[in-house]
Amino acid sequence: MSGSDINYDEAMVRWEPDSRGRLEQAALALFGELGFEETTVAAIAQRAGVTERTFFRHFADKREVLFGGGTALQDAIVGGVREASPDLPPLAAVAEGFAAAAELLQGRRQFALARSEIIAANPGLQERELIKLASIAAAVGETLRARGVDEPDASLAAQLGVAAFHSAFGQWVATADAPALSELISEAFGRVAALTS
Amino acid sequence: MSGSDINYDEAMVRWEPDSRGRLEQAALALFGELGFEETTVAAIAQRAGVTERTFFRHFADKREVLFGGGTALQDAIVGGVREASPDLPPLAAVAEGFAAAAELLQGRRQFALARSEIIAANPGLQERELIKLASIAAAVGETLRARGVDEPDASLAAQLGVAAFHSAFGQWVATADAPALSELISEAFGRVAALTS
DNA sequence: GCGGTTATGTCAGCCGCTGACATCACACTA
DNA sequence: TAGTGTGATGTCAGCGGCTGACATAACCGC
Repeated sequence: MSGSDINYDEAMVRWEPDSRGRLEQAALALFGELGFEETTVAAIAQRAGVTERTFFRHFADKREVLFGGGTALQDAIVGGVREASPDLPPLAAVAEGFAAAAELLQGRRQFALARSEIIAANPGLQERELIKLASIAAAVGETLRARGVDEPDASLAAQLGVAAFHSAFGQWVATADAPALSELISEAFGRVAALTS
Repeated sequence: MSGSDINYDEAMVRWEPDSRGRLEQAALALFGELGFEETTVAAIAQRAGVTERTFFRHFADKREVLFGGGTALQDAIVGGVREASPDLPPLAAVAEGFAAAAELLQGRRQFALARSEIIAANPGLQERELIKLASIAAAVGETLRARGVDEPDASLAAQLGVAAFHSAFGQWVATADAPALSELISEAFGRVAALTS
């Protein structure tokens, strides 16, 4: 139908589309320029061309704008653990889960680096990062329990996995010519095993 | 000397002593009665007989009133690790550190329980708890490095220790007739070892 | 006594965050 | 074509956490 070629002149639409995306962009830019603390939500909103109130409709709080895609990683890890071969011992299943997640991050080292620098510069953001890791550990523990692992072994294995992952991830973003993340992860699990022998 | 029996009438002193202690008490009580979110700093200050401003002179933020004694625990752990026999492998040294800390908590299970219930009921407080654990892990890692343990093993061993401690602590507060904390801790370290075999 | 120190009070104000209500393009239906 | 939602946004008032700046007065050492 010819109805689809209506001229959507700017004057016709009430608001620019994708205000959420614009808010994310504006926030990232301002955090980089001024720092997290020094950036007010009002300033983010203004740069995005919306109201402060609209910011809080899209993000639960100021920090959340940096942690929007956090669930995808957790889902990947949990999925990997769930689908690990049922006869694997707990920690091996956990290792498989994190290996699965590694592929999801592999191409995005540059982005991960920028983000982790902003986070490293602000204690409040580190808290949020830790919450995310704790949430991953809880979800992995839950998944292990569903595989028949009893407490407290399920939670402990999950925490060991998170520790290994965190260590590997830290190395990965810190070194420019780092090996593949999955390789670093499997190495970290190896080191955990070696530490307890 | 007779100078010590001066009558310190209330009217003589400008302020009641130990305002920090009164603030802690008032906060604990109000958090228990109303919950953390519903308790305002103004209310805490009023019950303690001081100004809101004074609260923030003693505690960096509202949550900190629950985490005041956190450094003592960390110091005990770090001290225990530092003074462990130098020829012990990393994880064994860490285990000794946490065993040292156990004694510090042993008599305070009731208090620890009340505190952990308040924390469990509020996400913001859980963040702070995680920060505390992360800070302990960082300090333990540092201590291991001073003992000659290289990265990333130092950080990994520290994280493993924190995971074991956290697991043991959780069991300890959760069960009324729990064994001694030190016993649970050594058991948790044993489970960590078993998981990696 | 005297001056510095220390703990507190007082006040103004920013900023994160929320609830309540108004607005108006758009989509859907009769 | 008119009427009727619906959903994303704006507007406004306000609370509560938190801070800086300055004043006050007991205490401590000299």
